[in-house]
Amino acid sequence: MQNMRIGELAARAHVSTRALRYYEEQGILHSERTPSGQRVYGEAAVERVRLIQHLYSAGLASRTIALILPCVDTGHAPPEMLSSLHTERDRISTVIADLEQARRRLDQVIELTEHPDPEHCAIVRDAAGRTTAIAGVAA
Amino acid sequence: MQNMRIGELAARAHVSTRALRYYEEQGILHSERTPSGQRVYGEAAVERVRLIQHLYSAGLASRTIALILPCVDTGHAPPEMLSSLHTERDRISTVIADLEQARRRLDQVIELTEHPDPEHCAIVRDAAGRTTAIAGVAA
DNA sequence: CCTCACGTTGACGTCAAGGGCAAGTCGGCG
DNA sequence: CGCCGACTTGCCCTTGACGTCAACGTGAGG
Repeated sequence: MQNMRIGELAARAHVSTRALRYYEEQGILHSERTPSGQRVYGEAAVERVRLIQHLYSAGLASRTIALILPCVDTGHAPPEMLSSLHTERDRISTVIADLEQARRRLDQVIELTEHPDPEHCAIVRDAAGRTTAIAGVAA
Repeated sequence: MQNMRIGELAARAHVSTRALRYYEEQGILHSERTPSGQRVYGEAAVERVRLIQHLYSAGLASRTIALILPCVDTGHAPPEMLSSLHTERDRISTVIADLEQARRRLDQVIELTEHPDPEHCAIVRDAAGRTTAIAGVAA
């Protein structure tokens, strides 16, 4: 139970076995092998795969993930990598901001559809283009 | 100056002309045409393209965008679309949460690399897997 | 009139993240 | 022993969001 093969890991991490082999091919997920060549994973691999998925959904490419994963493992990075870490961090922050703006747009549509309010309506629609001063309304 | 052709719009919205034609092909960006067939856009198109980019970076497919954009325009949605709006909204929220978690991971690595602190270190690494109670540390 | 940058459509290329199939191997069970 | 499901590698296929190239039209300046 402590060690599992690829099928079980796939089931527990909710990904396909194909994806797991792909991750290994990209160098971001490692496995032990039985003498006959079958992949064997420990418990930690489940959490590992979840982290990989988070980074993927953060828009990081597998090459980038391959770069930073060792740093996450060891808990520190070679100093020359710091700038690229900062770059990725900033990119993620930008994406988050964009997402939050998009979500506010959706919220406005949902709000207006669920509670059609002619008076309120003009105000919100007029403000839709701008970023600031909406948070309070949308929240 | 009030009307622009595709090149100017592309420059002002920081996308390629190819992307703009692609958006039109997907039915998410419309244009007037001159008698000779050239695309003509008004000022609003710049903001429009930015919104499209936000929705793309939110992971929405162009078909989905094509569905919800009219709602954003009119300010309301046909009721039968509400559930899919909520679905997309929730998906965006999930992506944001994943992104924030990924950013916290990066922050930890950056923090540890810039200020190697053996005592602090074990605490942070131990907390890396969990979502809650980290925000205060990361912020 | 000529030029030349900008525009048009259409078709094909690319790249990432897998999906799917083929052909063979492994391993546990009756 | 034979069986069968899970596993292996290798290979090509798919999807989405464009890039790129070809072949041609447009329109303002000199």
